[in-house]
Amino acid sequence: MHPRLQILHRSKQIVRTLCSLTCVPRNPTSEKLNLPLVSELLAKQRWSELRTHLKDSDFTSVFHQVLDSGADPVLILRYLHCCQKDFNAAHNLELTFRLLGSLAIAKRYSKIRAFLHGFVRSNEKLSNSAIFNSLSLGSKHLAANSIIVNLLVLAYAKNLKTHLGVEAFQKAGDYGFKLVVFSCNPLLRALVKEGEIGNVEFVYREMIRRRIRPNLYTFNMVIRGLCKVGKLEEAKDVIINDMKAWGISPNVVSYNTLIDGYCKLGGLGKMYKADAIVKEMMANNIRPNKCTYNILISGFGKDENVPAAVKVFEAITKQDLKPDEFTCCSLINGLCRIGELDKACDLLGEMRGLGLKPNVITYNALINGFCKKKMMKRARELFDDIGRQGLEPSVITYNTLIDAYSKDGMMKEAYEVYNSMLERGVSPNTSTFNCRIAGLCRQGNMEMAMKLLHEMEVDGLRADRITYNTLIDGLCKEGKSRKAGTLLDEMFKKRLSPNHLTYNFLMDGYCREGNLSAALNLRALMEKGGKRPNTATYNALIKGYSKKDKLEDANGLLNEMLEKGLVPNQTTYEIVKEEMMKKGFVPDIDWHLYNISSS
DNA sequence: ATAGGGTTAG
Repeated sequence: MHPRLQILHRSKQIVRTLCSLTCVPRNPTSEKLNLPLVSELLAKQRWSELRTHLKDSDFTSVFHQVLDSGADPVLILRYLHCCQKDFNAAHNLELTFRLLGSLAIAKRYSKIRAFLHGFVRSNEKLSNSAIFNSLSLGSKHLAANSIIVNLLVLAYAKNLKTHLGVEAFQKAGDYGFKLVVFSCNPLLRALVKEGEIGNVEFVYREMIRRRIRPNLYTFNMVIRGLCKVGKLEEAKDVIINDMKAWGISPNVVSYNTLIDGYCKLGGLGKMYKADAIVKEMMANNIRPNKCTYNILISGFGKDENVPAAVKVFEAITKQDLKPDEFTCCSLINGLCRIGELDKACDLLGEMRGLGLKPNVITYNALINGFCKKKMMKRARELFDDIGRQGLEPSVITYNTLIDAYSKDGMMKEAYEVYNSMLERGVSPNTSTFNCRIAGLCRQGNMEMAMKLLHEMEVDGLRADRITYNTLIDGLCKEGKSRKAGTLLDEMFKKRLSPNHLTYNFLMDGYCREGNLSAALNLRALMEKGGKRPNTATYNALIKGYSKKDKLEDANGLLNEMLEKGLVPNQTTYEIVKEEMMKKGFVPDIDWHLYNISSS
């Protein structure tokens, strides 16, 4: 038969079948399809005919029967995509996962992957319980189901649905599905990116418990996660103990990550510690690369140790490596921090000679330098240069300017910059609002500052700890510590964990207003929250007690603070002098003991 | 099919 005739013949057949179907008394569950025909139409991918053919049938019943028929799952999937409006994966979960199971058995993994990607993206409300339930009901094929679960975790990770990803990871263990490193690593990556380091540690521990073999990438991501929250000793332990135990050698990335951790959160003498890691890495026969040097330059720059940064810069050239955009940017930033703005500008000019093109980040560092010196005209000129260089200002460029204007009390200018970023289609972020809020707090305009807290949430931005700290401090400085206290409650409700600054701002507010009982309650609360009172906490309390003429109590606090090994700062001495000595009270302190323990 | 470096806000 001629192909054309064949088609015609088949079309007639379809019409006939269609009639017979519609003539049958309607009973969806017992509805029988002309399965051979459906299969053939599927196989020939004649979608529109198939759709016409099945139009009046109960969709779920068709889906069911087609699956049972053993038709090619790829074709079924394609058909489902054709009739998207009838096919709602969420409503036919069990069948959907049976189909995915068939795809897994047929090794059509990329099809499952693509499907699940869209699935987790579009089904906002879908629960993992429902998914795992359907999965285990639909098929008992453990290997196939494991593959699906791996790809589900991967889909969550890729879509940054970290909460659901961790939950699926957990359920996979409960149901006995085997996960592999190829889906765990992307999950770790997403968790590190989102700053959910508690979950990074959880997933890592679980991987080891479930004998999912971590690879070099796994370790490097865990190191990064730990460094991000300042758990530097733990990060180091991963290199020294865990990796060795698994027979995996750390590479230059492992060490660079750790070095960067020390540069950013290493505390006092951090650059010495960073330097020690470099030596350790070299002792293990791993040569530092350009990235290592860039990390160090950035670290020294932030430490305002430009001579050391320059030394590293020179080391790069000596090793026949070329400085790159990162190198120059970090050095420019360092120069800006110590106020060497002309030298920073010179280096910007020299970049072109090195064949390097400055980018927005480089400009941001420079603009920030001028802003911090309140040289707003020069900052504006650089801002205009960005456009002339064919670059676009970033949200950080705008934030830097908004912050500088607000701090200078130039609220009108700050607002104009804010408007211009909106006009240029750059979306404000949480920091943008934090800068604006800080400016208003500084002006004592707490009403407007609180309004912005609301406004940012209307804009879909989440207030973070900095937002709340700024507002709490602002309210306390205006004598509104009770209101500030309600913001602390709000933080807990939003699962934002307060830090030392949060407690200390509020503590200072209560003490200023003479509300010592509130201050003491807060101290108890902060200790309950795992935050030990620090020097600033004691400063607030000592000042509070002194102001109420409870000088003996203040003296007791002073001694308590020293006994705990806390180091008094300039503020402490001023409080002692202004609030205690001026009233004729001489603190009774074992200074000698203190001097020994602090030296 | 995955890891490291540059800029802002309390």
